[in-house]
Amino acid sequence: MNKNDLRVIKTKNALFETLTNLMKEKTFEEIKVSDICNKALINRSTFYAHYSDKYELLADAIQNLKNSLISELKANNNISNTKEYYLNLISIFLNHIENKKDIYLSIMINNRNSIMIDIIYDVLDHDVNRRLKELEKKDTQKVPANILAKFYIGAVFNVALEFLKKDSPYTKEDILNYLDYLIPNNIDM
Amino acid sequence: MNKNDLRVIKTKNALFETLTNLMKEKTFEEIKVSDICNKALINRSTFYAHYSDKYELLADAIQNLKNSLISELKANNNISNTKEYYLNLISIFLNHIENKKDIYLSIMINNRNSIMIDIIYDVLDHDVNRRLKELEKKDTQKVPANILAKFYIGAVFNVALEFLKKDSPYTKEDILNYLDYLIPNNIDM
DNA sequence: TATTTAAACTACATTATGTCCTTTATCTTT
DNA sequence: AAAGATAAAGGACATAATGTAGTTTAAATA
Repeated sequence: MNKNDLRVIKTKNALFETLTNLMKEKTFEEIKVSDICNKALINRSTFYAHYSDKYELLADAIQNLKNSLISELKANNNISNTKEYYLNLISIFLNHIENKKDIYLSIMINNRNSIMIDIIYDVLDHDVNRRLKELEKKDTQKVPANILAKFYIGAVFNVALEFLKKDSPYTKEDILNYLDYLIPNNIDM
Repeated sequence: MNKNDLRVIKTKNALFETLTNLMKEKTFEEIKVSDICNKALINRSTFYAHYSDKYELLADAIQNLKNSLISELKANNNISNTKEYYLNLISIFLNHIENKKDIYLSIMINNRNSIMIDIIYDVLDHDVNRRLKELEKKDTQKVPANILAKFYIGAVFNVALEFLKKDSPYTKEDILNYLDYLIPNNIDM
């Protein structure tokens, strides 16, 4: 199955889009393979030619989102100041979400944040650990570097999630201001 | 259906235990109602007399865990210092997990932390918000009180999760020491 | 335009679900 | 301890969804 074949691309896109649309209405578990196929105007046998079940489709869709976030994060590579790095990380993250609001909202609604957290958290966590390795951060006397990272990634991510909530009163700029205030300047100590 | 009837209690317990055992082997999605019933030696029609599907069973099991954590957290009610409150919160949380290690490990394995996060996060978040209301915390000039709470609950929870990881090198005391160091003393400012 | 290959169509076997009814066993109550 | 109540077991069935296979049709590639 040639993944560059236009027909393949079309069907996969149709499946992705239909899946995210259906997730606006119901839980992933309630969605049947036949539902997706009917709405996407794709034959069910074609579906099974690509994916062995709906979980594989979801995983593929999620991987796409992850990949695009990862590539956006590459812009954040050469920042030496840690606080600045975090603020930039979260700014990229918020932009990413804003641009794909439709998809992320579908995922959030009725899916209890879990998938959301899986998607994003993996990527952010991975990026922070990449940075840790690159800088060869030594552990402070008091706290190992990766624990320090866990602390701030958890904090920052959790605040950022407020932005995603339906009818959130906060703008992207609000969130960034709050974090600017909350993250200490001497975060590396 | 009388929930105090010994027969009811027995079957429900059997279902809970079997479900968590099966989750050591496979994803929740892969587990079929008939799998649970066979292993639990419960007739499938009996299952349906209690729950309309496996999701209801899982929800019930999760609610049990939440309830026990909630009741343990009541001990943390009358602490005025915020930092102390957080440290105590996480200490109770770590003990809770330690005592039910089997169940939580089953949940963690193959379920990508999601359920875990749903279970625990809800309860901790709820507790912090309860405290916020009780203290009638006023917003600081810079950051709303609930954002401040999000920041530290995310931080603290994420560090605590390290303790749950398989083969974690950290003891409960390590985690608490790290947090003691990372949480500022003047957290209310 | 010829060739390749993905998608559509059709049919089928299998599994899991959810419901219903009857019988049996167990718990509660007095 | 016995009677009555009710939960569990057992069996049967209709339905829905899955996953697979083979053939035909349509679309993309080279």
